[in-house]
Amino acid sequence: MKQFRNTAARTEILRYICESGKALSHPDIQEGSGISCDRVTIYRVLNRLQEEGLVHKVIDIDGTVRYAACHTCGAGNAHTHGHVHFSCSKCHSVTCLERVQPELRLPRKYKMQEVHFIVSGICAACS
Amino acid sequence: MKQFRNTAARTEILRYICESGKALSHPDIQEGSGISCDRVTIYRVLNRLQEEGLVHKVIDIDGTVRYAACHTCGAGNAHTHGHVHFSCSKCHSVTCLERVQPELRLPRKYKMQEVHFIVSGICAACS
DNA sequence: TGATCAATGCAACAATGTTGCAAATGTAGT
DNA sequence: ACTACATTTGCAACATTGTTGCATTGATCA
Repeated sequence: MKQFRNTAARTEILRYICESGKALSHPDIQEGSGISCDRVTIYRVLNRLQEEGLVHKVIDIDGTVRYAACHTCGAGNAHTHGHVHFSCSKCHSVTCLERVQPELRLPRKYKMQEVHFIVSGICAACS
Repeated sequence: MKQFRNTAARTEILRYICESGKALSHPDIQEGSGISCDRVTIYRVLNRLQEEGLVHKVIDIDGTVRYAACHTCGAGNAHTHGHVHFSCSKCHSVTCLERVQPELRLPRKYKMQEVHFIVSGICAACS
């Protein structure tokens, strides 16, 4: 078992994601947060944060990869992010709707493992 | 209004997507279909087919872009693909579940425009 | 404080997608 | 069938996103 270290890059990136309250893309983090480290380091830190269960990956409706802070799941957890993500077509922010639980019935013989639900529209702040 | 032409590349790509019955990625099309044309041409043909309403874009759970044939919507249509897509973790195929309509209630002040639902699991053919 | 192993920076590479431009080709009109 | 012309194609170049190897730096623990 590899153990993670608490480095400056890790601290800053995690803080930035948590404080934003949104799902951030790689460029968001690179340009928005004050940190100055290599592009590659950001990728590696994000992967580690995801392994640790502090952050989860969100794929936006256009395929953009984003990362959001985890509130409902810990490191040991199975990382089931059954909640809905909301992509605002006005301010282009992606947020987690932790409480919304979609209902769904699959046809016979289909076995469901994970769900990835993204709704686009106008968010509360923009409407 | 630009009008589209019926070229060899267009015909072959559309045929291949329709016959497969699945959502195909760019490499799937380039390598799988017998056609030999430039990589760029495939991108452009796919964009045109999408504008025409014959094909729609599906983002897989890992962010891979795929294209599937449209059955429910025509060119003039608003292209609302409210149906669910199913990504099989065994055979890695992505299919449209046209009939499955998820139910969902958003919090106050959120306005829904489009939904992008992908379920991963084991498909009917694999189980 | 020193040993050890994770983390970083750098360079190189791969995959995916876009753009400009000249040449080729499909389509409509005669 | 021929012509004119806009659409499509191929090619080259470029942008973005993500990964890998390797030497160096730095965090953690005894």
